[in-house]
Amino acid sequence: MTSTALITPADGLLRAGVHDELRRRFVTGKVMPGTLLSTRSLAQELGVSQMPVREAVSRLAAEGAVEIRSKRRIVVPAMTEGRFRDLLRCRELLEPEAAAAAVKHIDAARLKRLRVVDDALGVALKSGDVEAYMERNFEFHFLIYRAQPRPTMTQLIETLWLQFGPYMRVVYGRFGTSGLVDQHQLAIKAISDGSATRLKRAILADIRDGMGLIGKSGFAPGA
Amino acid sequence: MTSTALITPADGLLRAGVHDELRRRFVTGKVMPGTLLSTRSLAQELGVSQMPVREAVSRLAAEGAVEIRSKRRIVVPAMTEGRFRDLLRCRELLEPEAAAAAVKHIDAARLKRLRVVDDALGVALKSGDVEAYMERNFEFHFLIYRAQPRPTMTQLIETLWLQFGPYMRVVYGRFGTSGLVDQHQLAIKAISDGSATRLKRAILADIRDGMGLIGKSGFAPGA
DNA sequence: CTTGCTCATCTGAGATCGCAGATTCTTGAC
DNA sequence: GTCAAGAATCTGCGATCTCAGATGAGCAAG
Repeated sequence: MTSTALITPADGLLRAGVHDELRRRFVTGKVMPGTLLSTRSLAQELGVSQMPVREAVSRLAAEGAVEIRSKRRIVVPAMTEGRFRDLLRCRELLEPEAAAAAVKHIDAARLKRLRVVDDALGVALKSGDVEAYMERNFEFHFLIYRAQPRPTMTQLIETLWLQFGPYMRVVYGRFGTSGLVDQHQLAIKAISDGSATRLKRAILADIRDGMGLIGKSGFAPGA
Repeated sequence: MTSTALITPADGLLRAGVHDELRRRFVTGKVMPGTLLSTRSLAQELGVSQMPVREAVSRLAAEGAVEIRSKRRIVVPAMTEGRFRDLLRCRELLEPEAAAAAVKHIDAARLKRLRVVDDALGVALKSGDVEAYMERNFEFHFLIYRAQPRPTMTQLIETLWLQFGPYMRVVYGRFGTSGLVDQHQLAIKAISDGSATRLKRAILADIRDGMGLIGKSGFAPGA
């Protein structure tokens, strides 16, 4: 937001920090389909030069989060029904599996964090704070997925969320979050019981539930 | 190989051409784990400046195909047993599904191309030409996966092959291709019959078959 | 008022430059 | 002969510069 924002030079790689920041904006719905991005203004906004932004945006393009149309145009693509189904199918395949694989690696500390996040998520749901809801929801899911020691599947899933985020924001913005049900209680229960099978079911239900109201919202035709 | 090699400026994007070329080298086993890459020498070899190479390599790093260790070191990571299982599980999840979804979109022309590729693959198998085998195998699988109109799942799968390629080359180099069986006939049969179920089984069998001999080869411990 | 064309401007892509850090080779001491 | 310290070199990363091309505003013709 502020022009003097520091990009996290956490590991010394500026471009990684830029990509993290942009990814955060995408999965939490801070950008919406149709948004135009510019490396120059992004660079200025983040307080870095064009170069790290370029590499980060280039990676986002590779991940399908943005589209580079001709020259002069970096745009967050609109969701189509086909792409939506494609992404959804991938989520349904990967996320339950990742969650199941993670169960045995979730210790008490992480489980406690899950409860905390889920509480905050419930608050955001009631107050109708879309961005907070999306942020917590992301946090919740990836607290689970990232518990498994192998990062490959988690990275694939992140790619999917990166593409869903902007569209989800539109949907939530249109319908509000009041219609959403917090499906995470079942997941937490399954984790605390150590039941991979029930966690799979819970995650799958959560995905389908969150996606359920989307079908009716229609899809952006153009742009 | 030649110093005057032209990178395909197919769509005008140099970096895309570089990434395509590097990806080709990875999935066909032209690079092996432990290989050191250098943006400068790559740039010179491909006849472009460092810049497109940097972006392509950066993307490869994001895809897990290379690791950037500290500075001065871009290395093709060694395969570990954990990563292997992680990748394999992803392949088993995604590829049969992608193939099943592709069945109805494979027309006669593509089926014919599949047969041609499979013939060439058989020749490479008999002659023990590892690189040709890997090239044809890649071509065969992605002729199927790319037939489905939705590219997301295919892109995820490409990421996986990108990481497997270098290691597979080591394995084939150690064991030769003589132990391999051409499992693709079943797949072709299933496709020509329009049976998604049997194609799924065939692809899954193909994955597990190709991976079967790998467990015994052990994994590189270091670097 | 509408429509089509031209030009100024903005943007992304590639090339080049400079810096910091790591690797490696050399050299000198023991 | 061995080993370690230092210097030279190589490398990736970030900044800056330039160019081609696309966009959109402005203007003129109908």
